[in-house]
Amino acid sequence: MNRELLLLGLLRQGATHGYQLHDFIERNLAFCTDLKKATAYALLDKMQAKGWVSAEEVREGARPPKRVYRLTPAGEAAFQQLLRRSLSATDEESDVGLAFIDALPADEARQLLAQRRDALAQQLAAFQAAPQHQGGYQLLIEHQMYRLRCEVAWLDKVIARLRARHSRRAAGHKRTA
Amino acid sequence: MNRELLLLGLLRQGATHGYQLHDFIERNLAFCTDLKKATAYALLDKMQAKGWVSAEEVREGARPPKRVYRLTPAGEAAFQQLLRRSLSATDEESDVGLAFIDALPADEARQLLAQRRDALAQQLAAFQAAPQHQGGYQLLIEHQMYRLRCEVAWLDKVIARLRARHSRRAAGHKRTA
DNA sequence: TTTTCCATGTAACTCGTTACATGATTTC
DNA sequence: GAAATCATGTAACGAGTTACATGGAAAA
Repeated sequence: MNRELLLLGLLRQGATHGYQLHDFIERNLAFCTDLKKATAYALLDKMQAKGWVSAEEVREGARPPKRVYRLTPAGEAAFQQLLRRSLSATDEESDVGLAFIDALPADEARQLLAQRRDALAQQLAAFQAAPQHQGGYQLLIEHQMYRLRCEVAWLDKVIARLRARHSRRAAGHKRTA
Repeated sequence: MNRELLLLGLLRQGATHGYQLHDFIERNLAFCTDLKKATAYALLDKMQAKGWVSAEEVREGARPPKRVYRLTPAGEAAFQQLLRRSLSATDEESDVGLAFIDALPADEARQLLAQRRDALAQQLAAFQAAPQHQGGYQLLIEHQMYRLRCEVAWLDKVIARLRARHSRRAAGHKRTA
């Protein structure tokens, strides 16, 4: 799902072909995901079958022809939905959504991240309510709790930043009104 | 690999059957892994084929018989190897190893975690050296860097704790000597 | 008596990777 | 002339999940 979000998000910034998409991901996003060539091509095929992207055969000179994909309106709709889901989800893998957060109004982005934040805070509370274990198990749990605390703190920072941006914009509107 | 480590680690604390293993994992370790029944049974089969565990058919009363697995010496060796690899690895999934950290001498555990720590610190340094991106991409990168910093800090705490335990033990030895 | 628990397993499927094949073009 | 880059694709495989089948026992 997040791989699809990623491809849609990249295609949203301009039509390209599979090779370039894979190349970009490998060069710039290797730290958060890895998408092999075969997978990328297969995924683009699948997305075309779903009507999310349209393909156009382009040949330059005598080179092997490229299949240039571009987002369809249905693809944009799918992107929006996947993005919202990604931003509010708590699983590690759905971090890619952050790369496209600017595609949403700051206010909505803030709400979605707040959902994520609250879900994580709830997980943390569940741990705190549960009885202690011993030895290594306890260490594992402490690690998880530590991570949850960090994540909540980070989200709070980002949410505050989005709120500030929102109110700055509101102030700007007031001034220009 | 980590699933195997997990099963080996649990079997190390006493022979049991697949159902119980799956049940324990689902009840107590759902926050860090999920291992479906079918997967657990298949994995135990595979591990038996590798000679890591031996199986014994046990029937109590008229109940369906259980296949009770117990660790073999080869299984213990595999456990040790997987554990060391897990503790020094940086990928998210290899957190299970922490649950079995007590199986190693505190001194060695400390070294392995220090390896992990250094690898993460290096990843962080690579980010800091790289040029800034803009918008959402930068947010994604900042998130990753934040996580890396948290993780390094946590490992430093745990490492310090292990060092303290080690020197306490050394002091104890001196006193008793 | 119907549901839940104990206990194991199989078959079909999805997702993704690996390894390979193809072939032209640019770079060393 | 060899190697890397551009560009796409297929076939085989592996790991894991889903959904199902099978039964007896205990609990509601």
